Amino acid sequence: MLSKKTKYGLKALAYLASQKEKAPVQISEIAKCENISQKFLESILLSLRKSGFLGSKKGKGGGYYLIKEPNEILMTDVMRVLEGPISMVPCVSLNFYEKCADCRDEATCSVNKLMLMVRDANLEVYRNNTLADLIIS
Amino acid sequence: MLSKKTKYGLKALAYLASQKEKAPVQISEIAKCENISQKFLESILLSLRKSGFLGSKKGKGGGYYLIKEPNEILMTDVMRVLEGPISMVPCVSLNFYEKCADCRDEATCSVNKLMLMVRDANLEVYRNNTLADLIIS
DNA sequence: TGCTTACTCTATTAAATTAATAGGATAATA
DNA sequence: TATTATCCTATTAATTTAATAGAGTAAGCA
Repeated sequence: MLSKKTKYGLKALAYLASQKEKAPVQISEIAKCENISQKFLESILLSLRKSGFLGSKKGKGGGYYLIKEPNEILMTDVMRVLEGPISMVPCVSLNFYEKCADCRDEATCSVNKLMLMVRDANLEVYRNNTLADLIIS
Repeated sequence: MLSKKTKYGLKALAYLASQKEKAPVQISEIAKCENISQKFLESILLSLRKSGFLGSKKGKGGGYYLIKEPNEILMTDVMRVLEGPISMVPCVSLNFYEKCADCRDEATCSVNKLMLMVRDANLEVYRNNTLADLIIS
């Protein structure tokens, strides 16, 4: 299941991407329009800023804004920041690899084999989509 | 992340599928060979039996065995029983559909659009693989 | 300068889910 | 009828996720 954090983060990014003006947008506006707990959204936007997707401005007229163009923002990068590893098990993860404690041999592990295929299928989707591709109206 | 339940369930199914004999295999044997808590595995195998993948026999010489041939067991079906919905959000689920409480309009929702693609990519993998395809040695 | 605004940061709590354990009941075999 | 191994319910422990609280900091403006 997709975490609320990721869901809210994606919605916020899409909201910012669909702005005509590039002026900063306040957290409160996004929270209201997308039905998100404002405090929770605060922490999500903060982590998106720290990972280089968003810029921010304090004080009156402040808020968050996209640093890059929507078509330059790959979903692989967004998902890794919001949701964590794209792989469903650490033993097939490109960026977060870890050996399974209980597993004898990856080469003959059926879970490993299946999850490798799943990982590649997901990567294919995330790599071929940018934030711009998700904006509809 | 893949739950331990699913991981253990898949390993147990693969273990049974790789048996030469079709004789019942005891829980304790599978638990030992695959490094799984026996009690936890008990409940997993029970649910696999109740969903029609396994048969069981009580008493001496008893245990679990596959009811169908490994190449007849689709991963879509296995995953839905062990892990639940294949979709990452209910609003794109084929078998467990639910409308998002917070979402105005699915047709213009960017999360919906992305997760629809992810669902299809995953389905493609699970539909094209049977238990037999996961057995390596 | 001082007031207002809006992001920043840390800490805590609540809720939900997952994982594991315990122990007795039931059925099959010899 | 003793033994073996699954069946079933209930409970607890551990982990993760979601939400909340409140004080701190920087920017803008009169």
